[in-house]
Amino acid sequence: MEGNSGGSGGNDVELLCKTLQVEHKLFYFDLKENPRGRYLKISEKTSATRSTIIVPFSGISWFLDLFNYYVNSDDQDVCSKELQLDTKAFYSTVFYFDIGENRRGRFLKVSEASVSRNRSTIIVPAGNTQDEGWAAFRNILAEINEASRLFMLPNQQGSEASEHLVGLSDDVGAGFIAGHSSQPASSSELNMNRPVELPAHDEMGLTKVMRVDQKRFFFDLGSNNRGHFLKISEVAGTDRSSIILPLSGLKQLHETIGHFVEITKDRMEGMTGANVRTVDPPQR
DNA sequence: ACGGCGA
Repeated sequence: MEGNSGGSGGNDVELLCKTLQVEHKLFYFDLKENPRGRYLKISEKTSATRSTIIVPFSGISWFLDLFNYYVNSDDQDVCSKELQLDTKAFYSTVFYFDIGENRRGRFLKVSEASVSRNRSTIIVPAGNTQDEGWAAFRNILAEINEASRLFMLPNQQGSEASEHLVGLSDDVGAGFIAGHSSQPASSSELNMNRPVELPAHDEMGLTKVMRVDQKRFFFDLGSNNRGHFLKISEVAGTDRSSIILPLSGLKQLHETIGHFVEITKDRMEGMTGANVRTVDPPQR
């Protein structure tokens, strides 16, 4: 697959590259973008071998959560986890997280099994000291997770930010499946993570206010440890109601709205002016 | 400096 069509990704834009050395292994983190969306390529390189997994954009915060789980859990408590990500309408990728141990020490095996690629695996040594191995890996994921959110902040670009979001959401929802352990992989055990060194994880990244007649609609981009979401609130008088749309559904929403824009075009003509507008909220 | 995985 060295050709330019399909999966090679050679022409994809590199947004961010990071390198991590753990013992004698080198890990390369490449946040990349192509017209179909963003993804994180993680490569493990030794002098003899190279192995790569591709993490869909929507999976980055899940990887962060999982590494937090393995970093923060007691050795005897950790269990295997599976992370399933539906990346398109018809394909999904499953990542298997398994702990292993041999005379070299403990390691975390992360396997990617997807329809479109052969199964591939990276193995991350636990490391001896606190900032080696899993913790260092986790820290890189945290940096990438933060940085990827900064890409969509409205800096000077104003409304352009919302267009970028559509490209991000090529990847569709995520959910944990219980691993080989008896207990289900409840979200609560993942909420035990204490990412104290991270900036506020659930802070709203972007807000827009839309006025239509007497109503106001707030669009708040947020994220928590379950991923990114768009909160749309309707405020009329003292009543407020909200819907929470996982960012993975944003593209569908966009397409659905596009459908209604299309079929109501005739009636919409001449209505784009005074009573329908979208503004940026005042800075806080 | 390793070496795990799985073919």
